[in-house]
Amino acid sequence: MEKISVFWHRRDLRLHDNAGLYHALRGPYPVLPLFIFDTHILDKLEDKADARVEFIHDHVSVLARELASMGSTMLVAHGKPEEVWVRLLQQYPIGAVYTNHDYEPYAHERDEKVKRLLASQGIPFYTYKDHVIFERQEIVKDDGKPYTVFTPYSRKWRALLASRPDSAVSDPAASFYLKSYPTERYFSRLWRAAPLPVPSLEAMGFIRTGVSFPPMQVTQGLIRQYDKTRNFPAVNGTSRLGVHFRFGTISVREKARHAAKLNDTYLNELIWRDFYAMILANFPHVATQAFKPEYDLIEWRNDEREFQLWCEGRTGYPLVDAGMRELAATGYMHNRVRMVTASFLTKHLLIDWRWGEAWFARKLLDFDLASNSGGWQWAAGSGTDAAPYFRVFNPLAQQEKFDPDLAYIRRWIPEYGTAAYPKPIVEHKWARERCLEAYRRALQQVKK
DNA sequence: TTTTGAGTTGTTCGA
DNA sequence: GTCGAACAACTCAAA
Repeated sequence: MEKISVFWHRRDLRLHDNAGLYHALRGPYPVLPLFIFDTHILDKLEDKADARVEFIHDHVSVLARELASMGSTMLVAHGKPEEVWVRLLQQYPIGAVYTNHDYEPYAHERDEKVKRLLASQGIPFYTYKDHVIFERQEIVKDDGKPYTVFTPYSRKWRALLASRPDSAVSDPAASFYLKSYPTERYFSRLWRAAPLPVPSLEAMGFIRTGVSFPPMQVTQGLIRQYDKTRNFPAVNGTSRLGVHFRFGTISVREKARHAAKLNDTYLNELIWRDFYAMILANFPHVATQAFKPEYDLIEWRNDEREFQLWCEGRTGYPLVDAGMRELAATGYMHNRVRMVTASFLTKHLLIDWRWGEAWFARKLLDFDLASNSGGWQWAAGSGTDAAPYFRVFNPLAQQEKFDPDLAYIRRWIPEYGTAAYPKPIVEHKWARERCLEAYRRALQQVKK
């Protein structure tokens, strides 16, 4: 029987410009694409109506249809990856396995297991960079250690992008590192077979949510204006591509090419994405502990009632509440408001950033472990590149700056301005002082 | 090794 | 209303 290669899709739910798929197609055997609905992950989700699962299911179905239209098929499994692989090895004459790097701690462990299993049968496991522009070992300080401050990291990132190892021309938009992988040239190398069924959401224990997903396409005009409009939550000024980056339905190389041409501030956001992925890969403890350990000495108040009010958008601070309601209703929150709500929870309420991080992880469509823990630790002051701890966002000042005509607030808080809208649960100035004291207490302990 | 400049996105106060 | 300085002190990166 002729051998086949398996290409394992994970955070790269697309056929075009896919590094691992490209290499699989150029390899020695016909290629069978695979996706596994991983019960290690799915069983932990608290809501059976989870838009992320629905998003994945929709896009896996799209891939399966695209492949069927080319006379090929996709294998969609549901189970524990290590067990699925044991079964696949019995069912198919697998000669090689290809996939793209996945940097989260769980993913790393999972891949190590699969790699060992395959190696025990003499099957090579080839993996590629696809999810980021530069991986953790590519941008390091002169002493070889990883950066922990963004700005010097970003300088080196840009320098490497412009370095063109294949020629002397230096044009970031045309960088060697941003070239696409022309998979479509090799689609004839897909394994020819009748389509296999894709398990239904319901069969896996999930139901549809009715949430609508942001489009994959974003206008050039929006990216061009990004630096001017991105801070105003009432304006449609951000790309909303987070969920597509998360699941790889778009190519980060393609978007970085656009950004390099159209808007430097937008490119910077993509560098932040690489930065936090690099931080998580180099310092996996940031998923559960403060990057700077002394910040784990802060005595969080962790008042459950106040946490509940924050989750529900009933703190009495309109910008905070509007953000939390937007999150609950749509699975999305504007970035400016993410910072304000996170600062409010950690600093005004003195609630552990991990509580807020977990809530965002549960609700955000575009949830990404690296960026979420990075962002929360930035807000709490415990992360890389942390702001000075006396930098406490004033939720009213932020509102006046970024939603001056209250358009965003009225959109999400219909009762704003009536007696039905709650009074603030804490007074700003007083809470600010309480926060500064709590932080000072914790940080002074270390010095002694 | 030592030194120097800098550090995403802020707030408050007083002139 | 606008502007600059203070907020505290530390750690990082690079010369």
